[in-house]
Amino acid sequence: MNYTEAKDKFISTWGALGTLWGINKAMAQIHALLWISPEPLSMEDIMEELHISRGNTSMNLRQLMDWGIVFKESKPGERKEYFVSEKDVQELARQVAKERSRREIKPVIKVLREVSGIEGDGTKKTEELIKQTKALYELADNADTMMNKIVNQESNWITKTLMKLIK
Amino acid sequence: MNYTEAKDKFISTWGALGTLWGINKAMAQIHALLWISPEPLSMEDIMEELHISRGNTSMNLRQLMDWGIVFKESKPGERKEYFVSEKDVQELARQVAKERSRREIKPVIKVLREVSGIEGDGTKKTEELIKQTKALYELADNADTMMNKIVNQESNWITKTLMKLIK
DNA sequence: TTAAACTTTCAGTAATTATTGAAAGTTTAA
DNA sequence: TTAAACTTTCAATAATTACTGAAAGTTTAA
Repeated sequence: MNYTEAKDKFISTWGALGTLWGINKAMAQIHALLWISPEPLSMEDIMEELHISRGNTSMNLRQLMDWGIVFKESKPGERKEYFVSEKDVQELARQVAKERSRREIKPVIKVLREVSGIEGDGTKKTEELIKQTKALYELADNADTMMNKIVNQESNWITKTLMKLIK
Repeated sequence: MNYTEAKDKFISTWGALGTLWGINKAMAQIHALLWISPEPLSMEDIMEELHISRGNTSMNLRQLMDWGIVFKESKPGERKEYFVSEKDVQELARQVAKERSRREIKPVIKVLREVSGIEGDGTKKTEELIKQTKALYELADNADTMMNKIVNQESNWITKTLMKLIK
């Protein structure tokens, strides 16, 4: 496998993984491209490499920036804007964990707390609803707390922790 | 909030979360419904409660069974089949982790190993590709190993581990 | 066996989500 | 200011994904 084959394989695999996890293909592929690029890339560069339109590129770059894993960069004397990805894998993991927690997990935890907190009325179905949503609430809340730990620790905490667990 | 409101809120929230994580709404909602149901439900019951078609119900029940989190149950003397969900939250988490690892993470790890294993040719871009995909490979491989740990431990391992980490 | 009771499959259709491309908007050099 | 160089927005459209419903398939009781 030569450079081009490896690059294409990585980009398309990353895109497919994204899709599986609810992230759109273009967004994941732009990230993949920037992740392995030693130089900042312009919108033109990205459009050309991935064969996607200007609008699509622009919208997905914005999303990646909203996620905090891609940044704008300007080269002195040039009008064009360039983009670079976060290059540290730990920081990438932290940022993704943090954003998914904030956008998706926290709101669900809130609902689970509300639902599991309703008053029992003595019926079996209400008891079951309370019991089962409470169990889910506790699981989600624990997982989320762990994520926040990860987010707020020094950068190689993940690896250290994983190592501890694996041993 | 009364029983019906709480139930509906839980089911629709669970469906929305599923969608966000690449799981279709009907599948997530059927799971939610079974999760809080004290009794096994028939296909009719599910169709009626969620207002979905027979075909849709059948296909998504199959998927839930493939994931190992919903089971068929027959009542003696009845022709109809009933369905129950795994009720233990630890077992649910284990099963979901196991399946996502097998279906999605493992294949990606394989590609990352292949891509990061290509031979360097002295160019900067090849060096960067190797370096960055190797970092991702290590992260994914660690995370997956942890998942497998979870899958193969006694049922309350997750909670214990999380507790250790949180303290 | 037969046929009733049930489940699965799948072609067609609907709903959702992603993408395009051109117009509108913004920035900057002169 | 102006206009060139660039980016963003968004209505239209394409692509993907989910859903329906009826036909085909399966199981079981008699």
